[in-house]
Amino acid sequence: MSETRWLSPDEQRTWRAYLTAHRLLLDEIDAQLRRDSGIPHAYYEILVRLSETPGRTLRMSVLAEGTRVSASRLSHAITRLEERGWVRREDCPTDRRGQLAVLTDDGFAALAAAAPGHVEAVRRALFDALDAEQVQSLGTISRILADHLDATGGETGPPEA
Amino acid sequence: MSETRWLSPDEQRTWRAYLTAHRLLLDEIDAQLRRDSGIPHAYYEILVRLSETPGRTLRMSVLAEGTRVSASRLSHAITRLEERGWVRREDCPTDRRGQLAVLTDDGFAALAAAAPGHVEAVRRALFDALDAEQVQSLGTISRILADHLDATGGETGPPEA
DNA sequence: AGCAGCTATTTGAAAGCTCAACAACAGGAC
DNA sequence: GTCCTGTTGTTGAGCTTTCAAATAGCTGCT
Repeated sequence: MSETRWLSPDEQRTWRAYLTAHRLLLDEIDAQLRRDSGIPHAYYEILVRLSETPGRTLRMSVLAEGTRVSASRLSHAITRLEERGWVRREDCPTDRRGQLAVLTDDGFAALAAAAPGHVEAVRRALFDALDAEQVQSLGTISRILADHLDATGGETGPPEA
Repeated sequence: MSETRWLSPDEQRTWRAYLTAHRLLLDEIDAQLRRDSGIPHAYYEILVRLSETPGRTLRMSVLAEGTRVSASRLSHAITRLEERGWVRREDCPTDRRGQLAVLTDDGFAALAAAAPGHVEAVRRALFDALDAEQVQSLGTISRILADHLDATGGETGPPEA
């Protein structure tokens, strides 16, 4: 066990500001979607992915990876979306273990109805507050972090020797 | 109802990268805390706030505002933390509606035990991936967003006329 | 004093998420 | 074929979050 690399006061301020900003931002987005369309943001993202795929169909595993959601969480989510008639499950023709999630017409319509309000909320909450350079920075930093975390995610670090 | 201000392709990429990065980051932090210390990150933040307050005591409403958490959620959380013996409730002496949340010695010890692993996780997941300038940018942007969302949070925008 | 209208906090139910365990299948070695 | 190992997806239990409703106490007005 090595010495803890504590955060400097500056790093700590940054980390806390980050947590605060993100909580406020995502709470706002999620609340708007639930309030106006009855969809949690996590479900909205699933619907979006499906809607953008040719055939509006994706395998569970692909959908899970794309949305960065655990298999379990996705399975539960798809079950709820099926109950609303927005998604339907089909057997995968090439792999009998597989399941396909298919966006229904009702699901597509629900998404289309929710989109304008959601986009407006994102714009107001995020983009309206930042200038072009800051938006650029945020994009760069987000991409670096996403790559970094995709690569190192769940790893324990190099062995001691 | 005015025209939807859709996101440009660039804005959309930024928004999605941001969502991905944020999800990966917080999932990593939350999973580490649960795994190694049995505490969800939300509870960790509550304990930290209390530990930094003189007397290790805060009123529910103040604690809720500081952690940007709803009153209901905080109340449930404090109930769980009480069950573990990490926090205790006391009556507020100046306002009979009020309740104080007090961090116990056990709670402080649990926090002290969890901190090194948590800080290390934050450093590895976030700060190790960014250079000094990017950290600086992230801090600035986060502060702007937090202020913006604190100010505009929940507002509907200017009236039509 | 009495009352109306806030503010502070809690509660219960419904919904989501996480984790661990499980069932079913694929792919390759033998 | 048979066995072993890894993959895919689901399930149930327990815990957390959300939302709406309820309780209780404060504050200013008459």
